[in-house]
Amino acid sequence: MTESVSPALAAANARLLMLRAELGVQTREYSPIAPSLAVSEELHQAQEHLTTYRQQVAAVGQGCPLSPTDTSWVQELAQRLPSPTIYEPPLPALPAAETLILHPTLATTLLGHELAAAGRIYFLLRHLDTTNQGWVTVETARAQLTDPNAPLRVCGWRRLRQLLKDGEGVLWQRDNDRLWLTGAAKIAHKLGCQRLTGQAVEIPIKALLGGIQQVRAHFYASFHSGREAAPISRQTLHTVTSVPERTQRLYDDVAQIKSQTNLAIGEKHSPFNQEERYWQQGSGVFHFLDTNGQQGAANGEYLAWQLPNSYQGPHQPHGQRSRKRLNQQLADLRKKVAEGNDKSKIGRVFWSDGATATRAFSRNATHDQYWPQSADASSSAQLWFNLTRRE
DNA sequence: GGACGAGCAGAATCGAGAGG
DNA sequence: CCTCTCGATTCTGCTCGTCC
Repeated sequence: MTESVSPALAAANARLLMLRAELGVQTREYSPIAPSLAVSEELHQAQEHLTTYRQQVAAVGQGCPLSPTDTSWVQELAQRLPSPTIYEPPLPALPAAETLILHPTLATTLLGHELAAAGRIYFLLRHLDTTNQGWVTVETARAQLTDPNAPLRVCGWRRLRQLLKDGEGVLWQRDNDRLWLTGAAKIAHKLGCQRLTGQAVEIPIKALLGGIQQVRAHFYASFHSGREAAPISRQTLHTVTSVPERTQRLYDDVAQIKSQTNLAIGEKHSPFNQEERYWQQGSGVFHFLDTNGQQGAANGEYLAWQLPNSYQGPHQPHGQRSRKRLNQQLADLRKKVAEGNDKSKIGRVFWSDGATATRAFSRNATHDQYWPQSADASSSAQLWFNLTRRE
C-alpha cells in the first residue's frame, strides 16, 4: 500500500533512519504512515453511511417548492425525512486468531501453583504479541487488559500489577517497560513439570475473558479435551490437576465437560466368585441382571461394578507436533538437572478394543484390563469388558 | 460402600475506591 | 505507587441423597 507522505515527515523519517544507522540499531521494514487496514475499512464504512443518507435527503427533497418566502416546505421536508442515525464505529477488533493453543499439562500445572489468574494474563499477552517478537510493553498490556473499552479487558490496573508480580520470573521477566514472555517449555521446567502429556488444545479467547472461575474451569477442561475419554476417578483428577473433587463438578458445568458413567461387567454370578470379586473390587460390586441378553442368554446374572466416569472436554485438539517439540526442549532443560523418573507402577488399563487389552494383559497380568462394549444408545452408562488380574 | 450430584455455610480471595 | 477497607465473588468442607 503506497500513500503520499508530507515532505516534513519524510525528512524526519530519513533523519531517524540515519541516526539509527549511526547507533547501530537494526531497522525494521517501515511502511510510511499508511492507515491500517482496520482504520481504512472503518473510514470507508462511515463514508458509505454518509452517502446513503445524502441520497435519502435528495430523494425526499425532490418536488418540494424552493421558495425563499414560503418556508413551510422546510417543516414538511423535516417530517418526510428519515431521522439520521448516528454512525457508531465498531469496537476495536480482536487480533485475527480467536483461539489460542494451550497445553493441558501446562494449564493444570498453573492451576496447581495457584497461577491460573497470572496464566490467563500470560496467554492474553501471547495473543497480543501478534508478531511473535517475544515481548509486550507494559503500556500495551495495561491498555489492552485494563481499559474498560478494550476488548481484552479482564481486570483493573491495580490487579494487573499484582498479577505481573505473581508471574514475575516464571511467566515473564519485566525489563523496565517491557514484559519478556517466557517460552512454554521453560515455564513447564520452572514449575517442575517432567513432560507434557496429552494433546494441545485450542481454547477460544472468549473463554479467558470471563471470571476467574471460567478461566480455571477451561484450564481444567483442557486436561479432558487433550486425552482419550478413558475412565478416571475424581481422586486421580485431583492428584493430576490439583482441583478438588467438589470444584471439578462445578467446573464440569462451567466449561460444559460431558461425563459418562462406566460399568464393568464381570463373570457369571455365583456365591464363590461374588466373594472373590468383593475381595478384589470392594463393596462397589453389584448384581447385574442382563434382561436384554447383551452378554449371552436373556436374564443372565452377572457380577458388575462401577468404574470411574469418563469425561469429554469442550475444546478441539490441536495435534501432536508442538507437544513433541516442547517435550524435546523440556528434555534438554532437564539434562542440566539430574533427577529420577517416577514411572507409574500400574500403567494403562483402559483400551479402545479387546485385542489391545488382551496384548496388554499378556504383558502384565497383575492388573485388570478393560475395553468398551459397543455403545447402546438406550443406556446412559458405558459398559466395559474386563480381563481379571492374576495374583 | 464407592462414585457422583447437589445444597449450604463459612473461609478465602478478588477487585475497586479512598487516602497518603 | 502503596496500604487499608469492605463488598462481591469464588472456593471448599460438610452433609445428604441417588444409583449400581
